[in-house]
Amino acid sequence: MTDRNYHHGDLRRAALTATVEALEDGGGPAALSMRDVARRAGVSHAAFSHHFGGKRGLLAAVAAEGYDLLADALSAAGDDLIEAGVAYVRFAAGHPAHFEVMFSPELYDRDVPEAAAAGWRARRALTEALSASANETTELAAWSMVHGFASLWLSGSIPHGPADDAGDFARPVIRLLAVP
Amino acid sequence: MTDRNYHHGDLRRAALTATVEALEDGGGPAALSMRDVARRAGVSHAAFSHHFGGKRGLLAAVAAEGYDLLADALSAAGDDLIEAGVAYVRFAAGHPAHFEVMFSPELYDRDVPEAAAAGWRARRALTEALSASANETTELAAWSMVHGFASLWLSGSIPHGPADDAGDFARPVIRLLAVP
DNA sequence: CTGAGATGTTGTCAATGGTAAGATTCTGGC
DNA sequence: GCCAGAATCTTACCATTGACAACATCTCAG
Repeated sequence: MTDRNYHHGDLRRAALTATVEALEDGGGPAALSMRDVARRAGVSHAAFSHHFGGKRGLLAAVAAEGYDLLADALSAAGDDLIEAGVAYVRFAAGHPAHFEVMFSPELYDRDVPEAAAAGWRARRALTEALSASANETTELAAWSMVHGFASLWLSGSIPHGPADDAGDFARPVIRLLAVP
Repeated sequence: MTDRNYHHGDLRRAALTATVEALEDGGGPAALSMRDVARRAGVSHAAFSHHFGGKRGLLAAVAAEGYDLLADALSAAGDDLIEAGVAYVRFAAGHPAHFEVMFSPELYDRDVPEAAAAGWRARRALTEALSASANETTELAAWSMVHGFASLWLSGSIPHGPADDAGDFARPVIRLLAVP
């Protein structure tokens, strides 16, 4: 194991995993403690500063990872408008911590190259998935619809059981989008 | 002035105002400091515990106020689906701090009677505004659409200048909703 | 083998949220 | 008018946090 080494070996990955874990069972970014994350990862409280340059840097890395995951999910969904929307909602429901951090710009510096590049990738994947409807307004409408559903779902505003699939709930809703 | 009194007179109101002010120019709920809010309101940091029972209580009061404001805005917009949506977006853009707190359930206890009641009022106003389209799925679609637009607008994902009116930007988008 | 750089740790500091104990003001009954 | 009790606010203290600096350990090119 890597335990015996002074050097962790893959602290960056361990940090991201621990951060997401802490965010998900700890009550959101407001309650996130770097020292708690460090304990989860089994390192000292100051270890992250070196890799991420502070809390904001750590969250920027989480956001970047989230954008990458979202881009992958959208690409995998193909170019069907409905199913891309379903994939968007599923991503949010499956990665609530990433999703929340991604769209909380006050939590990290958006011009961190890593995060900015990943954000671009995701944005491009979204545009391509909606390429059938060339109209920009339509794209914004579709994005608003799925993003809103995802937000409401995550905030508990849409009643649902723990085993319910957000994507299935969202599909009939997304269908109410008037695509030209 | 009220400065000379030991008792503030209307600390509750002053606290809410100061909290919203701090949230809006301070960088979101994660960075909110009760001591900073107390300084803005000109009282000691422990004064709030008495009225709100801690940070969560303070944020619950902000959420309750937000729900009330939203309910008023929706009621004033009448029962036109489009204009109600525009009002929803305008509320979010005009009260970003309230909006963010309202839909961040991890920040406060939702069963605080004050907040729960106000939430109910807002929810009812929303349903009534959409009463023309009795369908529940349609209501959810409309809500998702405007909520998503508002979230994206606030997070800076929709490019806009500081003077741009979110409602006007949203109207053509909301029109793409297929109402029966 | 060696020293320079990368990786982690320990120690310290100011700031924060919570709580307890005390000070001040308000209120209602006489 | 007056005073006891309640409401309101302050001061004092504590554990925890994020940032930073100084130090320890490891890695690797030459």
